[in-house]
Amino acid sequence: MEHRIEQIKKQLHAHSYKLTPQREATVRVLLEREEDHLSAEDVYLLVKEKSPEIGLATVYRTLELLSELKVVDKINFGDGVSRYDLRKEGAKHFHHHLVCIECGSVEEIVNDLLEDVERIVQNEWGFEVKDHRLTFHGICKQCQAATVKAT
Amino acid sequence: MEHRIEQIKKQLHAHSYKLTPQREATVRVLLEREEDHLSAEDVYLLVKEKSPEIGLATVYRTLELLSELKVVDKINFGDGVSRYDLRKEGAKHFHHHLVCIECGSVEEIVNDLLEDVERIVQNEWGFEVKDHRLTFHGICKQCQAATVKAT
DNA sequence: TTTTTAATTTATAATTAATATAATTAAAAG
DNA sequence: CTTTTAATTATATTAATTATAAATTAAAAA
Repeated sequence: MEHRIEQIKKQLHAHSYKLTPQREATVRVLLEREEDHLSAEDVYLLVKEKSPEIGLATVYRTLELLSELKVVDKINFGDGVSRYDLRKEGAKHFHHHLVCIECGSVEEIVNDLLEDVERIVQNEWGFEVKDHRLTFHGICKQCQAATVKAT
Repeated sequence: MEHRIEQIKKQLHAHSYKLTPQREATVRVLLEREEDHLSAEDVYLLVKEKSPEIGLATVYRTLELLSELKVVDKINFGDGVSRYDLRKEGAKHFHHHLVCIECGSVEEIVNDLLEDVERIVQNEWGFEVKDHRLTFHGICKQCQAATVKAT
């Protein structure tokens, strides 16, 4: 944890940004809830528990900044809010998501499944891929089991 | 065009919705601008040109409805607005997008490039895929050419 | 360490996208 | 033709996000 904070601090400094206590508190929340997909509001409430003086706008600005630095990725699952997802350490690409249309759960896929597809896009469309967003909508294992039981 | 309107009319009726003049005007705009990725506001302004009495809320409701019927897909490219993209006739899945981070252009890929990936997700994660969203971010052909020229 | 300075935060206010409400209108069914 | 139901309009409202100006502070320089 401390290691990653130190790392992010360096990234900030490299772009002549400061690591303020507010920013650090925000990053800590993101690290603690790495598996989740928090909205700005969610992050704000969690940061507030430990640093009650922080303002919502600061959290928004910090998340935007971290997004710029590619520390987090901003995603949108179709409800009205942006969510912020920490990149895995050293990951070149954004990871994928499985969104269950029954229960709303979000699972992550860290493996890069798109290497072949990106090659095709590159060669056949002449498009230089820098990053991707891939989300599958469907029914998760748990909900499938529940459906079978119910019948 | 008339054929597709007729088809959408049937779909509406099948769910006991009506094809009102406002809805038809909205669908016509979507058909005319099939290649574009219009926001609700965009659609509203275009519909207004021909049917000035229409209200913004009606356009929103219509788009929501069409989205429910899978006539259009609601997408979000990361700017704050939802965009509405007409499904290709009879397409089972949503098509893919190439978003250029230089010029902002959006290209469409109709081919389904994800068959293999979906099979993997199905088998290895036990997730029943119903639909997907795939967007590549990168540099389009035109911008690549422009960069080479500039150097 | 102290000073300096540019970056940052705070505390609003303002925007913008989207949705809800109540009254009115239009359409379909009997 | 009358009744019933669905849809639209014209607001008003909510919710998410961004902008602004004054006050504060982290970090580089003296």
